[in-house]
Amino acid sequence: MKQKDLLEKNKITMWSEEKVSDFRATLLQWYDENKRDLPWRRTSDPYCIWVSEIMLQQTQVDTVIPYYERFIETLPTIEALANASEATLLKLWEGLGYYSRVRNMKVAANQIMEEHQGKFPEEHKDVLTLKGIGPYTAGAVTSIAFGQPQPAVDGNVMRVLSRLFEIDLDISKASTRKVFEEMIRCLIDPNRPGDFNQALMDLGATICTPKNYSPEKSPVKDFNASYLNETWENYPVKKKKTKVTEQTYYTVMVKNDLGEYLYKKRPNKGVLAGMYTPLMIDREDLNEEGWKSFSQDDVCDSRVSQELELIISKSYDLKVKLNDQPKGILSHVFSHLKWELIVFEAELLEEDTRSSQLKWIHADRFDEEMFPVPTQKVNDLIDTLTLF
DNA sequence: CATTCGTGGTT
DNA sequence: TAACCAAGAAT
Repeated sequence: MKQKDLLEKNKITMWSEEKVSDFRATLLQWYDENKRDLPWRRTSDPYCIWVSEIMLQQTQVDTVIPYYERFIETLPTIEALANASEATLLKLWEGLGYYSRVRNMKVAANQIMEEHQGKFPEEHKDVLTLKGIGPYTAGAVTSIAFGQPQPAVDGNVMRVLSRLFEIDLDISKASTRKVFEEMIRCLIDPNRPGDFNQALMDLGATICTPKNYSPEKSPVKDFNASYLNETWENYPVKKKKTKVTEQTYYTVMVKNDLGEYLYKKRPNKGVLAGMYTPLMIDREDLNEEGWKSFSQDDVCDSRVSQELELIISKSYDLKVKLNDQPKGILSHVFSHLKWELIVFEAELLEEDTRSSQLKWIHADRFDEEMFPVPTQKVNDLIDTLTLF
């Protein structure tokens, strides 16, 4: 009823029962013969399925595998996760990105300990209340681990269905997901819901791809309206993203006479929340007239390093001596912004009252610390140049 | 609903 | 190279 309304409203005609049944059989047979052998497909433990689904959010399978193996080995149970320190969790997640994912998992693990006696909840509505679990992940875990006929609509599924049914809705809009969920409720195989959802995702990841798509190679090409009508190049409909904003920072690696480097903890909200970077001074914060319009060739101007020393003195109560020349310029691209880091090395002359946000770390201990990739890049730059 | 959250890979 | 993409959720 509500189901039909949503599909009707968007002028989507669902297949006949017979065709749906035929589709399920064709798709699942292809899946049985071609599915990838992935670590999280060798278990039915909802905890493991959960971990894998969180890691796989906006992240490629090949990237996830080693992280998944190490995470499950280190923290084999929900209880272990609930009792783990944030430092342990962040080190396990280092390099994966979207670090709120692992912080949210710890919150959710505590929810499960307190509200479900440490056992992963089976009710879909209960799963949805867990921190970090949204419509996709709730559907994925309940269908894969518990065999419930719940839709798990991700980017793959939307792309596949867009092409199969010639859907003109913009898949970048949040409201569109609900339409695809109603379609999946009609299509999903009630006997093998987890496999059905994963089959659609595998199809999207390996054959029904965003680029280099050859619809004639699809096991379900006979069901594909956009293939049969030769309109497949039009799908999916997806609005283009606005381009990233660029920010330039003077990045200062301060070294003390013990050979330690200085790092500053970032605010607990925003980009790289609560993580450590070298001192970073926004280029826009340098006052001198005209400097903002300097080209990158001019960053070596000695007036720059002098003003940086002044800013560091005022902001952190540190007296430092900068090199006149930067060690190098690094670039790091995030999903919605881009950092240009002009990296200077500095020597500590005097440290008065130390801010609690500052931390000295020796290069010999870098592998024990959790650093976001931009910090790793700076470390590598300094490390490399120190060898000579 | 639009934006904000990393990072690595491809084209 | 710049743009796009990858098993999304929180705000």
